[in-house]
Amino acid sequence: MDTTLFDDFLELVRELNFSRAAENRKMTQPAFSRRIKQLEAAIQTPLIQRTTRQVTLTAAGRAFQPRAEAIVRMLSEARLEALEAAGLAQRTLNLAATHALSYTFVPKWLMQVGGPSQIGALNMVSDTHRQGVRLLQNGEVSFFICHKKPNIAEDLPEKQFRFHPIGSDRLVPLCAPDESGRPLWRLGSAASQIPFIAYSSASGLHAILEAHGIGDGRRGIETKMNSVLASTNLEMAKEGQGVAFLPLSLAEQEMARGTLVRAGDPSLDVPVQLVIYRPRSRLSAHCEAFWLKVVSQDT
Amino acid sequence: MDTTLFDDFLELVRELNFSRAAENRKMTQPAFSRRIKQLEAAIQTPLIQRTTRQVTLTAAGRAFQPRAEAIVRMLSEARLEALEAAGLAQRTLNLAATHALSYTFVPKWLMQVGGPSQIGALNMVSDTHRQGVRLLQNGEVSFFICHKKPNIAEDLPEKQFRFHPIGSDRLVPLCAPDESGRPLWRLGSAASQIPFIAYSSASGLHAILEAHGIGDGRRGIETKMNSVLASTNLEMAKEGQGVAFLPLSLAEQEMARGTLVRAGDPSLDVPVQLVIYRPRSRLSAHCEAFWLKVVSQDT
DNA sequence: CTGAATTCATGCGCGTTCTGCATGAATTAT
DNA sequence: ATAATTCATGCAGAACGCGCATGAATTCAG
Repeated sequence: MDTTLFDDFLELVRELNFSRAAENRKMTQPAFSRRIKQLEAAIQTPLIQRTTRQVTLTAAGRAFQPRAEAIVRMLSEARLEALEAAGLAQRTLNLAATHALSYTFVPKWLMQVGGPSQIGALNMVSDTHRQGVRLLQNGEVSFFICHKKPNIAEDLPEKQFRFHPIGSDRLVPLCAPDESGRPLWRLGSAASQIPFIAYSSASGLHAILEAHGIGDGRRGIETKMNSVLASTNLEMAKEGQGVAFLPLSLAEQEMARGTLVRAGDPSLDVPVQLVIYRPRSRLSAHCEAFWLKVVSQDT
Repeated sequence: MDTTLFDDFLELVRELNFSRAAENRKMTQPAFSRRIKQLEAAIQTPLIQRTTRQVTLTAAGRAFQPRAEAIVRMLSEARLEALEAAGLAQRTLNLAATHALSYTFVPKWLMQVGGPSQIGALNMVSDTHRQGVRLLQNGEVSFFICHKKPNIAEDLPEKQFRFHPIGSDRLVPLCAPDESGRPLWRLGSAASQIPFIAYSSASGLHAILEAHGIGDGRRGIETKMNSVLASTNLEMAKEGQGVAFLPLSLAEQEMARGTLVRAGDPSLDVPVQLVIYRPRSRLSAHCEAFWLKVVSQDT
């Protein structure tokens, strides 16, 4: 049985669509279809319910999914472990961070934890929240730094991953000022439609704002555009396109400069945690050393 | 990458010999050799030190081994989990026991734990200690029942497996009686060579006796034959071939009948625990229910 | 010191398996 | 009713892996 069958399966679980999954796995759809069949043959039970228009997991598939994720991660870790032992020890720390944090917060924070000299080579990948989750699950990175709203449903199963708070942030409604320095719009004012600059759904901030009741459907608010990149939204807001909820960490310079001003009073702010995730399973010595530094840090 | 490459690797680790490992894996040696190379290519570092006459693990190989074991077990568990969820739930309890225990002790004990009606179908495989360890490691069985001498080095890593005591036994030196009912030989008597019926090295009892100082090299004792099967040794002893250390659980009927008698006083007995091993990782609901019964049992 | 034996690696031919392309079947949307 | 989407199947070419035969290196015996 080919180990990449697990990757195929997990991709299919994400997409619930053979054609798209096949494309993501860089295969033709027939080949992909047969590979899923092959996996099912190996497991000796169907994992997928195929009804032409609706692809769903069977009970067996649902049971199998978390195991498959664990196996994929374990495969990756086993390889890294061996490489490290071989001395080819890429002393590289692989970590993912969401776009919003990788620009400003993460670099600063890494210096606090201990300069790069102590960390060794750093391989940081900046991507969406969704991708970061995936990278961590696949074992392609050892850590993932992102925003987290307390008590929101987790994307990462508690049983396999743990997190540690490393800071806090606020999502602040901001927009460009008019000539007199006052906000172009003001949330809560019963005025006309307010153009809203949102996050697209792959973004973690999207989920957080949704959970906070600040989503598309809100009255008096019209989503004007959305982007995965908080910094793109920041630029749009600066140009007077509308109101955006932006992380304070990202926007505080602009606020100080006066190029962005509050479009609502602080009671509307959304407090969020900044956290770092890791797998519960044992990582390489190098990564564990880093984690020790992280948790001994007082934030 | 083929998952059976892990099985190949682990077999090679056990044998440290390509030819024998290839045979065990039912392949020709060249094919096996290439498969190990393929694995090393996938991991991207050599795992094996080949010096024609001496096969050893590299540092990477040593680091890789426990991971490989975990992966193999997890693969097996993932499949069983899916099957159970599919309702094909072979409500079968897969357990291994050493030959010595599977005849007499295990059946009795299972009835104590709760009759087969409560356990469901039972699939017990009786084999050597070494094989039992392997079956458990590979996830082919969920439990393994064997003898255990307290404080002896474990074959099963504490980190991945736990055990629970389920009884105790003694290894008693026994032989056939002469016409007057007295033992043909007597350990400790400074008489001539005593023929000894030993266990071959695949047996767990072999290791226990070795650890107790009752091995080949002992003065006044000449190993006459050895077998993996305690019951074979029992038969040999009954036929007057020599002295054997036999589990009380196996031999007590013969002792009561007088067909076997002590060849040494009780101070020579070797006390052993009877234990059941299980993986620390979560098993199927069915197996966990069984485990609960096991640990709640007072022995 | 020499020849036999053991053990792992390599070359070659063959069969199996997998992929991509083209196409079919089933369902949904317009 | 027709078009579009989506998964399954038939077929041909390519790639991969196995067994067999053989080679190279080391060990052991006399």
